[in-house]
Amino acid sequence: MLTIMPEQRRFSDSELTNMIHSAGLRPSIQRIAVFSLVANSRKHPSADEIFSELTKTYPSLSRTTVYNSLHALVDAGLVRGLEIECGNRHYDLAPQPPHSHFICRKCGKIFDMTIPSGISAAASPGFCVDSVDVYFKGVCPVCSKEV
Amino acid sequence: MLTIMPEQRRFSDSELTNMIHSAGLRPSIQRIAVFSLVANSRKHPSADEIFSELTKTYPSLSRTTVYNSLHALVDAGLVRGLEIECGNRHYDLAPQPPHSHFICRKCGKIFDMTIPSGISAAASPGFCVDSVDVYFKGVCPVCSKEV
DNA sequence: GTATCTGCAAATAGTTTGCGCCAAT
DNA sequence: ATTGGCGCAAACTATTTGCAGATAC
Repeated sequence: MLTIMPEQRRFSDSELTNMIHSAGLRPSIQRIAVFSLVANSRKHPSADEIFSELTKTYPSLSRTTVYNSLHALVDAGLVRGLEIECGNRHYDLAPQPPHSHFICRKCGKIFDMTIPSGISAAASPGFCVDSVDVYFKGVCPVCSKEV
Repeated sequence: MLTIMPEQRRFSDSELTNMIHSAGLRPSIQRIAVFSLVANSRKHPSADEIFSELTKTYPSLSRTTVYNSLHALVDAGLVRGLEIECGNRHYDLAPQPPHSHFICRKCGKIFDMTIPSGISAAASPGFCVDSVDVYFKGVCPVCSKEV
């Protein structure tokens, strides 16, 4: 049965800084800000949403830096890209218990959902499985209620 | 256990024509060619691959027409887009038994795989599920053998 | 002091749109 | 005759690259 995932805990800036540092990256203001938004907003933001949100606080932040930071964080294994909506890539905190994603086709919101049992990177003949992504599409509870 | 799907049968041009016609679309040469490539090539081609392949046979074919045809076929429910690789959308025949997809991170080839048991659009509290996409990533048998 | 990071400007890739012409019903 | 489809050119969006100055260690 597919259910919504329990809310994960928030990460303090010093925790995020440590994680970035442990990954061998310099914990710049910009990277911490990008990582914090991805890890704590629960919004699975796109690069553009991250840029829009962070320029409120850091008006000099550039799009290039958002992309640079995201790439660095993805390469470091701290963030991962969701390919649930081509042409509008969303990002999620990587070190998390396995879960699937549900995107509402009305409001576009993405929800963390439990991962259905039975899915595993289980041995397959000759195939070496690195990752599994499960994407559900439909209408969320809020949009279902609306006429 | 994740295994490769048995090869599906090929569709003749007249079958494809009928499917396009039944969907309320005009079965133009271009649409039949695009649909045929998606339905029969088993390659899950991208728009660009379709364009490159078909201009060999139809040198006057335009990119716009490939996009137009794909959109028409998708809207008609005959073709569906795979979002397995953002920025490079691939297309697959839609009227097919449920299956998942495996993309090889070395050669980029996409394989049709069985769908792991346990995945279903099963009732969820308030969520109305329209579709489920399961994407595996890893290394395919051919690339595994290579040094 | 040196390697790394930021951010501007310009380039690129994939896709979409506007529109005139052609083809099918 | 009218509707729908094709394809050129141009626009658009998301992302990447080259590079110079700034920053952290």
